[in-house]
Amino acid sequence: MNAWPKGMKRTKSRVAIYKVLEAASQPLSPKEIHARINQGDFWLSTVYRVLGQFEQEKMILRIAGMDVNHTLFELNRHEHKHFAVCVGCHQRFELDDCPIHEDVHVQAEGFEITEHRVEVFGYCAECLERMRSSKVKHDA
Amino acid sequence: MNAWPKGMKRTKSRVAIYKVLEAASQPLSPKEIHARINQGDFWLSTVYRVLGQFEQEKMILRIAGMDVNHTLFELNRHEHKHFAVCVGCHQRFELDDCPIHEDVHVQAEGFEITEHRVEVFGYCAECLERMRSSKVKHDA
DNA sequence: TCCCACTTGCGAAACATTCGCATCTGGATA
DNA sequence: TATCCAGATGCGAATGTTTCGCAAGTGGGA
Repeated sequence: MNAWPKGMKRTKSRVAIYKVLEAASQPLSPKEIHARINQGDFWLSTVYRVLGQFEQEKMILRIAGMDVNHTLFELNRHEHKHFAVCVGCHQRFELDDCPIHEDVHVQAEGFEITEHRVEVFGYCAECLERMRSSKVKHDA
Repeated sequence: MNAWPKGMKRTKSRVAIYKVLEAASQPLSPKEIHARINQGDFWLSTVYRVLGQFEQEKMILRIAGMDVNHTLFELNRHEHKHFAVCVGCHQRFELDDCPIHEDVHVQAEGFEITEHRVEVFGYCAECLERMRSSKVKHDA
């Protein structure tokens, strides 16, 4: 828990939420975060507020899953990474490297790029296998 | 209005919604679509239902804007295109070509890619100009 | 230790989206 | 063309997520 913005108080809820995000291997929804810290007793609205502040301070990243209208958050580990999301099981797998090269060209004179988002969707090996075997059963 | 899936009735609401999407130059939210067709009287829940069906039939595409948790829809013109979105004015500008090449490599044996999403964010020339001039005023 | 600006508890409110069911209607068929 | 019915819509309630308001509580600087 380095990189704590000066001026931000280390309150119980903030520290608890930060720890949950730090320990998570996959991005979490506000509800999941709330569930994971809630041996204590924090309010869901507080979780939202804290996540909002963390996001402003760029401590965390807000991402959209395949199904829009479920927001997820993850710690900003300050790495430039993109992911492949399995449509079957929602697991996320890192891409070896950023597929966007420097030569992106926008059809608008003077557009200044600050950021980009890349997401790849598909099926992981297990889900492919599961689909194949259930298909065999149905066909038989 | 070609490409109408056979088996899908041409009801008033469906036709109206389709026309709105066909005429739109930018993706629209369900509410905007509802507003644009509503010289007649369609129900917002109907708009959602119809959009869901259109999406299933792959007649339209559902996309996430810069602020996640605001869903937008646009007609599927069956072109492979990506966009740069201006963070200032939310206008969308087409990219010259898809920056994703064939060599995407996922760190998961056997992952099968079916789809990808690329979005670039930044500022268009007008917004940059606007920011510059207002900054000058403040600095003065 | 005191103090106060910033946080949180708590619940209500504001949204977006989905669901249920009675009624209606497009379009296949006679 | 008239009839019929599976599927579509009107309508509003329900659900789920996210934000807001305000009184009470608390971290951390003086």
